[in-house]
Amino acid sequence: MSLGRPPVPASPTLEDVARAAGVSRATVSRVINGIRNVDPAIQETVRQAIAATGYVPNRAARSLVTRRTGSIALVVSGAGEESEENPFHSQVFADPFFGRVASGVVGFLRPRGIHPTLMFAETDETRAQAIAYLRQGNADGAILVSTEARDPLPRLMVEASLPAVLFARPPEPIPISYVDLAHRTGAKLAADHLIARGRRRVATIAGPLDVPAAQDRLSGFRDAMAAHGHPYIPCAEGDFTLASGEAAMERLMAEHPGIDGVFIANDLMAQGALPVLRNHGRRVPEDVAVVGFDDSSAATASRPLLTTIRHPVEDMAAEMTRLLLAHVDDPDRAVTSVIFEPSLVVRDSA
Amino acid sequence: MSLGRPPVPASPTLEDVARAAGVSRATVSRVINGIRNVDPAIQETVRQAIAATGYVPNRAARSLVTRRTGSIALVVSGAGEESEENPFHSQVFADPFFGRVASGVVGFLRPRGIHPTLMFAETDETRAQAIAYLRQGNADGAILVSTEARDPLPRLMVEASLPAVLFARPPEPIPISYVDLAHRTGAKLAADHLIARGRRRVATIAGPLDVPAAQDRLSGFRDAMAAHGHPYIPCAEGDFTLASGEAAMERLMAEHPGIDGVFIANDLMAQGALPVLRNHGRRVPEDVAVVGFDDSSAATASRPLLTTIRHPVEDMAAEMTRLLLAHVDDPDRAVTSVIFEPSLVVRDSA
DNA sequence: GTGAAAGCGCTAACAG
DNA sequence: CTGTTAGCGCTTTCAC
Repeated sequence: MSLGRPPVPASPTLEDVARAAGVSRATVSRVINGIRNVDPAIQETVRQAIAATGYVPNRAARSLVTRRTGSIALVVSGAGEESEENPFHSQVFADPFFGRVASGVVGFLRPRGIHPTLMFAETDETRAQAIAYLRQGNADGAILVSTEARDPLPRLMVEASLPAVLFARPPEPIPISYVDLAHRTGAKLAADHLIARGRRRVATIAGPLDVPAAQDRLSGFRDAMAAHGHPYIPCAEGDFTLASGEAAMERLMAEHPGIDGVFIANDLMAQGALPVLRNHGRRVPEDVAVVGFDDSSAATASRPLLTTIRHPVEDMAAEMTRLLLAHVDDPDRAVTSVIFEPSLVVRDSA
Repeated sequence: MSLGRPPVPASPTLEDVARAAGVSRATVSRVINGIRNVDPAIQETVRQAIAATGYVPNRAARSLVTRRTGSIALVVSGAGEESEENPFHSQVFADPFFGRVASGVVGFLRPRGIHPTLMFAETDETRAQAIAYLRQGNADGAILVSTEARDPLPRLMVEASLPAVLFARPPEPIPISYVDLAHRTGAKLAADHLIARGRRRVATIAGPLDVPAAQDRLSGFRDAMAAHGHPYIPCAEGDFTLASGEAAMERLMAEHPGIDGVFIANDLMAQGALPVLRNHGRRVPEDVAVVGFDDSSAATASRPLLTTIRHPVEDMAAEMTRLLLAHVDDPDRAVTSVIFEPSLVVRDSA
């Protein structure tokens, strides 16, 4: 970090306000921090002095004594390789999921006057950097969103005893709070809907099967279909990207041209799959009914509009943030998990 | 006997390292900050002591004395209304543009060990909050990305003499550094390509015409087509969203069914327009050639793949970041603008 | 209910 | 080349 001169002219300090108000620094501090036991009249004087001087508290000074930064990190982390020409972070935002998480976090944080620090950690090196960053006191804790199941960062956070909350249950149990969706319930909703629409030759496009959520959506769907008397459900695996949905649907068309319904494990893959059905002369929903998952922006960007399973990502992200703040507030707080319920959103594709 | 929480090992300070290394705090500080004039042998001793103690510098303390935070804000700002149920930030990431900016900023910042703070400012209140946040010393400066032309934040930043860099030239000149694209050049590239493909009945879908970039793309396209002997170019206006591209293409089809080429001012609108052409029985590119703009993820998510004008957003965002750091380093640095050149990317749609 | 004073951990003169 | 010293601006006992 290069050191230069201060970027802005010195701003007023507590001392200046105290002088203007004719009180001590301590009193001004009390007023600012909303501590009782300050005479209302003096409070008013102080407030005016603050307004008159244009005082804003210096966060570094405050943080130095309170040992709290009042800010948190939003860490998007993976477990793969990162290449120079195709850095991890460039792809992350292609999936609407991360935008929704960011939105939920910001929505919760902003009314509280706090703003998240955005970090990406994909390699051992960047993970170490992220941990060091938190240990330096740049943020009080982290919201963790993994792109892959085997992400080592959650465990590292726990080992460093840094407050953190996860999106989605980790594949192996570790003592960390998380929020998740009842994926199996969502998959059942999709199955029930396809059956209700009279579909009997149904297939599915699954997400990457090392991801618990993808497993749950697949097994939940198969179990529900089995309960409806359809024990065999053809499946093509994708990786949650649009292109993989396209490819998976091509395979399904080649191997099972007679299908009349598909459950696709996320909307982005469904968005890729719809044009493929069209190219094969299938009308949606008349010939093939399609149910997606997530109710992301891809669902309304698709034509026809996607019938899908709502995944309240923004609400879940807000809840994560609430949990994190609680953990920061009380480091001894017991870890908890909060499971959200999905719902069916009927549009045009099924 | 009270059962407190398990003893949290207070993290080591400079003092601890100094003691372990048998030197003074100042020397350790010098080693950490890479200041010359330290005996190599002592440097080595200090490094070992740092490793042994697991020392990490406390940023608040450093920031308090240097008056620098070593971090910057990435502010996405608009000028419209914000409603409870449909907050600004939830829509922002639906456009691949912001993800690309974030990616470029992070790509530049991360090797330098710094992470951006993410902020959204859409209302007067949130703008004031953003300014206050910077004035508090939470960040040394800001990367500003506006969603609308009349965004008041750039001027506020200048008035508060906070270092800032803009994406795109402001509609009215203010003394602030920015990066931008030669939009007219890009539009000309599109026009030349459509002409080279033999198209003679060409229309365009423009972006919102209060945005300078949208104006430039439209006027640049019209001027280039005029130079090719086509002075009249029908135009439908959109607002850079997928849905608006869809609607604009419907209007074009209704009013000018005979067109054989379209220039669409961004890829997202083009992605919306392509299915409309199909629904009207037009093959792309055989019947109607389509050229988009931006070369965003929407270009490769479209079918057929979009021929488009490359907008090097990530590089531009990296350059913004470089400029911002330079301004932070030297507050007296003269404002500059950097204009990037677009290029034609030929794929399947034209 | 209010003020005085002691640092939080670090950097930056200034001596030596 | 290295150590000493003086704060940065704030919160927080502890007296009054």
